[in-house]
Amino acid sequence: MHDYLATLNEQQKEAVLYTEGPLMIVAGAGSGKTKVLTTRIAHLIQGGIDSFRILALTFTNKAAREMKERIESILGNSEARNLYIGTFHSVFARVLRVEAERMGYPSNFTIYDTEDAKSLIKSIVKERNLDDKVYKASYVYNRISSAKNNLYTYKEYKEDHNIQQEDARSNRPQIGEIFETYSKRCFKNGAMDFDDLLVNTYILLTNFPEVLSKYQHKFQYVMIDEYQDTNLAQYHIVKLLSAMHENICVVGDDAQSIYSFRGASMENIFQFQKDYEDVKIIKLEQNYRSTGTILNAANEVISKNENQIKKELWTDKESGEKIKLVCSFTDNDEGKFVADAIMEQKLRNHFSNKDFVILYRTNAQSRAFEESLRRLGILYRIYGGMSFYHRKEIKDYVAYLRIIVNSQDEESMKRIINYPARGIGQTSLNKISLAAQEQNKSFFEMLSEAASIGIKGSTLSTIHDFVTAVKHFQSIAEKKNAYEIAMEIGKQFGVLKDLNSDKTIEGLAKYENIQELLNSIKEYTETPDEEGELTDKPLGTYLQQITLLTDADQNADEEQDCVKLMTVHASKGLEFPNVFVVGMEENIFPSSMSMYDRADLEEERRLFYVAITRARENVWISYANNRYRFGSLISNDPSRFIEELPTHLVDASLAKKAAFKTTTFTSNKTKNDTVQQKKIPSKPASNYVPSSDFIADEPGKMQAGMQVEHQRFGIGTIVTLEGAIANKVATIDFGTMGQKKIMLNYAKLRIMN
DNA sequence: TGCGCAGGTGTTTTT
DNA sequence: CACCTGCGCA
Repeated sequence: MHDYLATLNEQQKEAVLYTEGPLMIVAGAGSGKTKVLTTRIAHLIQGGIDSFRILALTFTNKAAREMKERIESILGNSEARNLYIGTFHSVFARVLRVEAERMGYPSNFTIYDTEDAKSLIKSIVKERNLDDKVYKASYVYNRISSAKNNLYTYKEYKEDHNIQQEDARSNRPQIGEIFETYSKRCFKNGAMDFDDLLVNTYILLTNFPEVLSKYQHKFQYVMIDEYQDTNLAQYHIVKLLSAMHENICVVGDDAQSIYSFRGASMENIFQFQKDYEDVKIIKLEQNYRSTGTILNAANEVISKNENQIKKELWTDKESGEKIKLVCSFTDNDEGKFVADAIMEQKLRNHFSNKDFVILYRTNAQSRAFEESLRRLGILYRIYGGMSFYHRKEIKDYVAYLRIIVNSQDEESMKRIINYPARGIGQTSLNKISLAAQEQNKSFFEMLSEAASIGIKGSTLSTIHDFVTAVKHFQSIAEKKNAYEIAMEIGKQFGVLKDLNSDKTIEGLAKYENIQELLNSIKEYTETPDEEGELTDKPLGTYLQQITLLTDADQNADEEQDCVKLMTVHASKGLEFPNVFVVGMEENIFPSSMSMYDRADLEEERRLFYVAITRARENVWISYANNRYRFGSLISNDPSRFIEELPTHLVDASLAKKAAFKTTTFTSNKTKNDTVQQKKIPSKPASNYVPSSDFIADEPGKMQAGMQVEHQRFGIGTIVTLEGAIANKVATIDFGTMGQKKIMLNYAKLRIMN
């Protein structure tokens, strides 16, 4: 083992060596906090601390995995595998699996993701005959979620005067009632949502002193990364767990607090200093990541915030290139610019694809960049958005696995009882669901007694067959391994057959996804457990794991040489040589939702700060004058944050040049319209603006058999044309992209010769 | 009961 | 533009 202290600076070293008592590390962006954390843990283990007694909580699964690997490489042995390290959610899901039965939950409880939770809320709103436009599932969910993050039970929620007034004012006085039903229903289903994992951990630790004592003893050292993004529930859990040894070390940066919408509160940082009299505070202020220019620009931006801990981030790196400000005419032009710039940088400065990241405020902004990168043949990968395990076909399959593991789970039961279609309709389901509630039985129990509530004929026998099959799998669930069971379920219930019969491109993709799911289960069953033994692993653990996985956690093709696209949120903790921060416009960044409140706006500014500080060498800040939104063109002013960058650090030549850039127009009606040269107008001159090198042909000219080019799908052949002249739909075969139905009136297609 | 179509509606950010 | 929902028809 090498001398792990040698590469640390004074403050870093101090933080590593200060192991006893409460410690807060205020770590600026790029100041080596992961290095400090991993070295600190390695140092503890090296000093004889039992690795089983160290708890480290991170913000993402990926961060946890990487930390584990780094600790292993410092130590040169496999001690790190014994650490309790992971996200709050995954670590406490693991704890709850052991302890949940004390609270009346099955140890195989199901974890509901946001989609599951919203669908349950939806059905409760429906049952109560409330207007689902007023009681929108997402609104109600957010309301319940933030209550839980602040440790409100439904009872407290209903009794809280302020909350009741808020709900009354928003004309949604029933939210408390929905909250109550929702909580009871989750409990009855043997299910916890994301927030419950924290809330129930808190309840467990406060209501069961013997449990608290057990984990307090166990965790001799507690470390928390990204402390600025913890919420009240997490704060209390951590405080309880570390109360005995008080060897608690938190690492955070108030300037990077960007999750308040999820209940996170920077207050926790200030509170930490009040909670412990003997708290030690170490600031890491040397930045090892970015050039002087980037760092100075970032410092300047964040200094506009009122609410912050003062610190002075510095670097001894050279100043480097100026920040490049880019203005494009439309969002498509912006995409094209970025792709071109990447191409140019690759050729000129020998960068490869993986040296670039495109950061945007919202997931929906990725499209223009996908198109332009694809057109130049640049490999890219989008992080975020829909994770693999959230795809519909995967969730359906997973729902089968869930009910085998936990038959109380009504949501999952409803999801698949008639998939593939077997003739159990909505009417019967409503009947059963209602009866189950009245008789206080689980949905599954009620299914077994369907005859007693007047269900008969073929529906009854289908239900009977279904119940028998489920019971069969439950009975063998203990004996066979997870992969075999999953495989057989697919066969037995006709899921595999159903997917296999769909020969469309989408259908094939779905089938492949299911194969991938099955492979992942197989891999899971074949991976040795923590003691290195190859035991038959329970399906329940697998299911809990995958629900807590996000897209960013998938690292299968991590090493592929791709340009990365992601939201600024998703980029936290990462670094890249070249960063494009795009869509820097009012209403987008800052978001229109966050412009009218100082605290919200400051969070947007911190977000911008996070974006800039991801970069090692180059930053481009880009905005477009016009962009498509809901299918029509809108125009935004450049973001106010651009003005906050010091002008001497910004190269604005690309923004000025764009003002005289030639843009190609084609009119909607007549082809071969004269190409106009224009200065950038502040409002769109035309409703139809294709990217400049692409001239669409008239819809009327399209004929079957023609080769056409589509800006997103590439080159394809028109298979059929259907519909009236005003509303023609073409089926076009784009080869590897599959067959697409395209509305000619909307799509821009160019005829190839 | 199941599928197809027309129309309405929607964009923060995520464990 | 893309998705989802609700409604109408077989």
